[in-house]
Amino acid sequence: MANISQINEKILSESQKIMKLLSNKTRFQMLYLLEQQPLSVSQLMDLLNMEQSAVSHQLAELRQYQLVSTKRSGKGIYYRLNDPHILDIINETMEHADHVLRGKKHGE
Amino acid sequence: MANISQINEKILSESQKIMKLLSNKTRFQMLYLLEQQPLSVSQLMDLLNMEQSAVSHQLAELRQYQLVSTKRSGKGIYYRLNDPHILDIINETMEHADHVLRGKKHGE
DNA sequence: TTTTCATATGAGAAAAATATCATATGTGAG
DNA sequence: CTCACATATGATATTTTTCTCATATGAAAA
Repeated sequence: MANISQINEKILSESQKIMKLLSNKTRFQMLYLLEQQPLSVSQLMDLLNMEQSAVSHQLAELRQYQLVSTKRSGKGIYYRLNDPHILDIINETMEHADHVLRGKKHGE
Repeated sequence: MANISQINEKILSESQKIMKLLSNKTRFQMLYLLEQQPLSVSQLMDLLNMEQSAVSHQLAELRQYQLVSTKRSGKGIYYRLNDPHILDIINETMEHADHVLRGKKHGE
């Protein structure tokens, strides 16, 4: 019988961290936007229509897990993706979502 | 400038649902285990070392989003994966996790 | 049938994640 | 140096998720 201990605990918990990070709408969108170009905190505020503090807190999470990195330029601090691998997961998920939605259109 | 509205809202929110489901350790493990074989609630209780009610509640989530389906056999109710696509996301995530962990070993 | 076993479910408690508010920090402009 | 602006951060408040407890349901065994 399969046992949970067969799953490498470390891999499992690392996977969890990633999933947790991606499970928040704001963070997911941030990564999606940063895929296209680096953005400052205030740009993200505008794009996401959120308060500065909330944006900074979420960016702090992404930074903590090294999914993004920062660089000051002029007055602002610009965030960029640090981990292109994550995009594979995001894109795969969005593709999946797309399939599900299409599937449901012809009556599921 | 990129705008969040460029992201198809439906796809985004469907993606969120998936990520939310996968972000919970119990549910993630359940899917991982069910990948290998159908399991009854009590088997899952044992494997995950959790209470019956908690297990059932989490299974209900997975059922609601049609990630698993059920079939009675004898006394027990067996759960099986209903959406093999999800596995791609799980596997991709675990691969990623594995890479990250390996990467960190030689000092990141 | 009645009983028993496995599972489901609703309501509320407990825990975790997120947002808000107030304030600190750091950099460039003047 | 002082000010103003952009961002970070700590301490709660709020919201969301998850668990627990009690009880319901439904099939199978007796």
